[in-house]
Amino acid sequence: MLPTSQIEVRRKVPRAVREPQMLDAAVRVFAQRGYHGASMAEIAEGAGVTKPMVYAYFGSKDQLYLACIEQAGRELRNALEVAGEERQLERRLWRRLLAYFEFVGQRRDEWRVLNREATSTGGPFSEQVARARGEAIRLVAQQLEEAVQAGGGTAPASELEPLAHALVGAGESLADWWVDHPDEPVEAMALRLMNLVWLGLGDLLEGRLWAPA
Amino acid sequence: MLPTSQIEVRRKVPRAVREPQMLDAAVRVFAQRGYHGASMAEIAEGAGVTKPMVYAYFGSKDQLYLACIEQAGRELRNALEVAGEERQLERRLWRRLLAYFEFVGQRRDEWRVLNREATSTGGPFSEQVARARGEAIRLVAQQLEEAVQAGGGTAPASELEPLAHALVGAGESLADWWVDHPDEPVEAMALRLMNLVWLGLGDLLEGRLWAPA
Amino acid sequence: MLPTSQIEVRRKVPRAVREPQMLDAAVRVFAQRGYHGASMAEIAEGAGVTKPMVYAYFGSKDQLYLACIEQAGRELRNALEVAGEERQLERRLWRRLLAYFEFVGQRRDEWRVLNREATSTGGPFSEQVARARGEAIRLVAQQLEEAVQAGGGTAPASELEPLAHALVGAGESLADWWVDHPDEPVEAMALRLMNLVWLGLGDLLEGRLWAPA
Amino acid sequence: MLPTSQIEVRRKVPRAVREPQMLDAAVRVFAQRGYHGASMAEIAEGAGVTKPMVYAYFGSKDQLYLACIEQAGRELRNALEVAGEERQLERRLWRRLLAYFEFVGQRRDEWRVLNREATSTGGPFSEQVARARGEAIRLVAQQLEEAVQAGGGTAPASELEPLAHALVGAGESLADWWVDHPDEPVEAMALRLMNLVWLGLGDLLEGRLWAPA
DNA sequence: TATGAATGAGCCTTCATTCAT
DNA sequence: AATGAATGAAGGCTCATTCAT
Repeated sequence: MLPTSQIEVRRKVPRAVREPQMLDAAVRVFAQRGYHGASMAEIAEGAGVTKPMVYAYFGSKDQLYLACIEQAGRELRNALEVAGEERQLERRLWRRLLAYFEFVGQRRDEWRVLNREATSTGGPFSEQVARARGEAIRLVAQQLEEAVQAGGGTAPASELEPLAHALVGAGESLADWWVDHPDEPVEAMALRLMNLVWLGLGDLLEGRLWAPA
Repeated sequence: MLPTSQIEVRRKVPRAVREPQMLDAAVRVFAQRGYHGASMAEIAEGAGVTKPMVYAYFGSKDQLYLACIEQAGRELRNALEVAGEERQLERRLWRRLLAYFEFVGQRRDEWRVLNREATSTGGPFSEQVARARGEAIRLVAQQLEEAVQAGGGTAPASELEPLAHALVGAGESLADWWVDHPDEPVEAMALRLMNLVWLGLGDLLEGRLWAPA
Repeated sequence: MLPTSQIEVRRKVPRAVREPQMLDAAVRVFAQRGYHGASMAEIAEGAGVTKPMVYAYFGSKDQLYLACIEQAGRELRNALEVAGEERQLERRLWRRLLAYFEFVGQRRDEWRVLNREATSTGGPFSEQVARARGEAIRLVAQQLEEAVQAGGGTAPASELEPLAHALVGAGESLADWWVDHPDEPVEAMALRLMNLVWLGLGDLLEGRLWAPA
Repeated sequence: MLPTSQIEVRRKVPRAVREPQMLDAAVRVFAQRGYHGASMAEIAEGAGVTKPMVYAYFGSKDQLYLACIEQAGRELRNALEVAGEERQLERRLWRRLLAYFEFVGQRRDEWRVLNREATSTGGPFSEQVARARGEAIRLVAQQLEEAVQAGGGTAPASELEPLAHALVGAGESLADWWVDHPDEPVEAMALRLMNLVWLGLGDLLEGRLWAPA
């Protein structure tokens, strides 16, 4: 057994180092067990400390959970923003889908914390989670509106919001499927969603509607 | 002692009556609070009985939760099966979407239990929830396959599964949106999804694919 | 070792029996350790049960403490009321002092809970304790007022309140001394206070005042 | 780096300065929250230092509490001693009462620490508190004995101790009342107690006793 | 069939106290 | 002289679960 000095549990680590460690552990545990199922003890252990340290740095379970959500949201937002610099509409959408799946693929835990228990189990923070999700959806809706205007589409504006919901849901669900098919490359995932969105959107935005006979 | 039979909480109620009462209460509470947040005490109270009765009938919290999921799944399946009797493909899809949104609209609690904490919180039952969800998705995939064959489509079969995932996710997300817009009629909801599915699918199934430049 | 069946810990005792047992234990522990020093575990153990039972019956530590104070206050009030039926003023005062010391002597713990931490350590209930103490003092003040009127005294009414405070304080302190001198009979204690009160009062009520030279 | 010496919290402050600061903070917190309710963290913060400093200077919470009691006792003793230089008995008593109320009025916190939780919460220091209180009472008893001897009184010596207890209790309770009536001047407070003591004592010391019919 | 009484285990939180710098 | 980092131990409270009636 070689000494695995890198993993070794260090003592008296400065806050700037410990705090992220704790956040990471928290994200991991919250993602796996959900808010109620997660225990502060497990989180602390996962960070290599005892509970009082977690409380010293984050105050309470609620605040820790909030910190997780906020971090996850911030990171997703960053990823999408970078992808949003693309000028052309079609390419921008493609870049964003790529960024989204990259985020989901690399930070699976963060993404879980962000989406798990979203509207449910009403804690004092489900509000916060819902807001983060809402932001994403609004971003999509706005993107759709630009597409409509650019393409001279005839789709009524009021329809963009539910459409955005549907697309986001499709993306999340695809991401879930990805978890069980880890060999799929990012591009394949983004491509799938892009196809559904772009081709399907094509008809809609041009005013072609389906109607029951 | 005058008989006050109307108000009085009935005792010695036969099993066939008590069990559904409990299941209803359980669905309600699980839907509102999530698995971990729900307490057996609240469920018992909601059913007008004491905790030992709940245990006598369902054995444990896990088993009770399972019973809820199973019932919800069964009911959704029934609704969809009835809708599946339609012969023509396009109409069958439309009927099924209608049935789905009718189920969601009328039994919101059941639907919540079915979708909440779906893949997460890895308990001994997330497996069961996943299975119920998997069935729905497989149904959709199968439907898609029929569509491909009927239309002489060129879409590869391996793509149908992820596509089904995306569509189911879109449906769930739309249903979520519906919760905040309760005035929307069922048909409008089903129509939205049908448009996305059918028109979007049109291109896909005919082999038209989008590809990055 | 003879079996001490009477002390034996009984199981499944009805609430009407358990609740007072718990209250007794609580009074004992609160009296000995003070509110903050008392632990629910020790109280539960003292009552021969586990903590959840205490919570089932009293809800929280605060409420349990309140229940103790209320019971103690009620019992002291009862004792004093019975003693207040005496017609003649002087005898009534004497009877009340006797009753007071009897209460203190027999229910030392209750009395401690009532007087300990009275104005201090401000919990959400120090208010309640203060009120109980305030009642006693007001009773004394009222008694004094009757004495003034009956005796045609000239003492200003505004002085009665602080005087009552002083007398109550004297009584409590004497009761404290009694704890270390348990052989003293009740009458001797009451007599001591009576002497201070009645003789000292004599001059005051007749308008004889001391003044610095 | 511009010097901001006035606002900046000073470091490397000599022991002679830091220790009283800590003691003051401790007295304040103990007075407000009681022994158990006070936290070392709050005390440290109140003194503008960190907890390890408090431990370095006082060793433990118990010892710190003791130090507070001792300081308070010392200060009260000093005040009373100065007042005891008066030759004539009556005037000496008057001066002492004045000094007592001056102490209570000016150092309310110290006085609280001295009287709060006095005999209760049986920690390792209630002993110490009791001793401080005992000293005060003995002082009063001794004063009473001198009065008896000077006046040729007939009161038995064994009665002086409980009497002293009663008087001290009356004083404390009056002081409590004062807290809620802060506009009262010191002299008025001392006068009230002096009246009760001196006039009431008059009869007692001259052998006039009340007895139940 | 139905329940009041009871508990073991666990969770969130806090606190007095110490170590390494 | 002083501190940020860290912890063992305990306390209040809740919950799933069972027993005796």
